[in-house]
Amino acid sequence: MPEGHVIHRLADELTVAFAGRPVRVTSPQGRFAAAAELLDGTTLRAAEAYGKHLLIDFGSTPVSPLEPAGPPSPGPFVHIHLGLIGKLRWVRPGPVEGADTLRLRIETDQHAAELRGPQTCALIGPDEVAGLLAGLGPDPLRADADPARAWQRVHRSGRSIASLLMDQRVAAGVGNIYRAEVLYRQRIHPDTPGNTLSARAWQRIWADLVELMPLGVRHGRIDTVRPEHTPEAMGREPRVDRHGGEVYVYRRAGQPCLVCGREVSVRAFEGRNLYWCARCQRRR
DNA sequence: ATCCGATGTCAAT
DNA sequence: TTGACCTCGGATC
Repeated sequence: MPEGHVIHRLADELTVAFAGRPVRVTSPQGRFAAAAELLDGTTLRAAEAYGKHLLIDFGSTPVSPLEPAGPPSPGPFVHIHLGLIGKLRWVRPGPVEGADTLRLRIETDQHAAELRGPQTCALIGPDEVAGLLAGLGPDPLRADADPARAWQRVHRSGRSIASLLMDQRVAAGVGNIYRAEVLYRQRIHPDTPGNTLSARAWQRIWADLVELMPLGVRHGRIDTVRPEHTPEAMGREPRVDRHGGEVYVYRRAGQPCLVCGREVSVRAFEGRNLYWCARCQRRR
């Protein structure tokens, strides 16, 4: 489920539903029970996303209306990383179903959010938060992101841009879909080594992520096709798989490229499927 | 009924 | 590079 856009969307939703309110916190499955008990009944301050990491702030320091940025909260924080299969879903408040897999439930009388299958769900303090953030590259979904920090790593690395884009120390929040789609849209071959990429090419990649990822947050799905290649514009069937969005190459192996007609390529790369169009994305 | 893969990451080999 | 982890929906028998 999760590239950065999903996490940012969830952070926004959690903040809207719960910020400033006392919440019930439980771990029906039991694997987060001790922490849940500690937090149960306390007030949720806010939720924030950094790349694919979700931090739910249970700090009791009120947010100053005069200084929204304010001093850093001392927490505690619930640190959630969904991993490949984790899900955080909204359900109707009421009796719990599927308790055996329900790691964490946060609810009021109005709203209930359920976390299942996360890679990480842990109670952490400010030092751990600082350490976590220090290990992340700039996040295209955050206003304070500095793409030059990413470029610094990219242009000094002999690793391929496909590998670098998936490295959360380089850029936080990009996953397998955005990687494939941004490289396709910028017509960059995935095997291009970082140290042969032009600064301009990196700027185009970054600018495209900054354009695409907020759309993903807003729509709750990843759409990357330009207006002239949409199903309506081309008279083709819209995509129906559960990943949702309209894309150029991700999971389209063997199907014709929407621009040139060549069969979209796929190969296993660093344990994931890498998709690209061998005609539109020239090696150079 | 069972299998497989998935928008991810880490440790072990 | 592979395996482990955690869950679930779609495909396949």
